[in-house]
Amino acid sequence: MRDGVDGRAGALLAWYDAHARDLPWRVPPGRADRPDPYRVWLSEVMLQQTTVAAVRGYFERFTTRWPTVAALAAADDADVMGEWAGLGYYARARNLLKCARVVAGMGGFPQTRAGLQELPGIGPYTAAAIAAIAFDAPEVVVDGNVERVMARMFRIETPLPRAKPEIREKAASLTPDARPGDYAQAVMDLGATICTPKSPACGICPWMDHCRARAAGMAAELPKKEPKKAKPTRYGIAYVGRRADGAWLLERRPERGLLGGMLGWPGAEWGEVAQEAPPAAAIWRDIGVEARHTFTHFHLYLGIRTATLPMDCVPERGEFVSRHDFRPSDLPTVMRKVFDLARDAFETVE
DNA sequence: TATCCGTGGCA
DNA sequence: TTGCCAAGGAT
Repeated sequence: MRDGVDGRAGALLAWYDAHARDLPWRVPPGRADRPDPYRVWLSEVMLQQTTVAAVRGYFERFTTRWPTVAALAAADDADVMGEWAGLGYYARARNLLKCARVVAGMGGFPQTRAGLQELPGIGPYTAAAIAAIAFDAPEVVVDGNVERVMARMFRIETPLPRAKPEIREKAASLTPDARPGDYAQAVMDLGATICTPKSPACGICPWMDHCRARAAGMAAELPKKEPKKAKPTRYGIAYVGRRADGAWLLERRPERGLLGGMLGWPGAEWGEVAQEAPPAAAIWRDIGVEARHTFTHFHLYLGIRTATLPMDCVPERGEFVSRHDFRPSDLPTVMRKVFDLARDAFETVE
């Protein structure tokens, strides 16, 4: 690491002092106090592959309901999963709880990158980011923003992910020893507001005079990426059962795999063809419309069956959740889509 | 190393 | 409508 004597780190920090985004987990630049490690950790996990706009509301709700890592550690699993519903990548929520319980047992967060990276859900990026932002450690923080900015600054035309080692070297060469937390956040703010993936605003960039891609007129073309695979389509059927007293028949999904640990409507595994698998003996009605949803690596068409179940119903799969306890917002998005369509069908019948 | 794992916004 | 993209981690 260097100290930024060439002026680039200093120029970026000066820009950050004037233009830092106001974010609820952040301490504004220039202040001596450090941010709460709990809030830094929570925000960093939520922000993994997720936009600031999507995270804001979740962060506010989590920190209101669980203001400390000890409070979160004591929470019920189902409450945390429900509060995370809709944010995606649900392994993050499961690891969040595991991590909170380890940290609460330790009496606080480790203050080094190596110590942080031992914890569930904290990888190389997040460990470096927490160490730098919360504990002022001089770590090299490399995320998607940094990769994009470095690829442009140094005109790296090797496609990602092959370019990662070279990008890391360049990132390390620019990282200053002073104010590492502010510097890390400054590069991310630069990537989020100026050095954006499409149509970068090079004309107002604090690094415009240092950027080789801009000099070549190709900033928007970098970084290059390997072509992506086409998404296949899968099919399935979801069973939305409502008991006579208004309770809903739901199923907790397995801990591992897609939507792991989340609530969902019973049904057979999704595949190349939809398979009928009613979770209880009843007259199931095809509502005639499908829920469409696209996951990271496949499209899904989900047929929907509804039934009114008797009070003495003993389902083969799933459990009844009372009308009072059921919150549609506890469902992952695809299951929420199914519910919205099924509810319309129930109301149409009645 | 490659694959799996969500979602919503936007061009 | 379709594809792309966002502060990655686990296996």
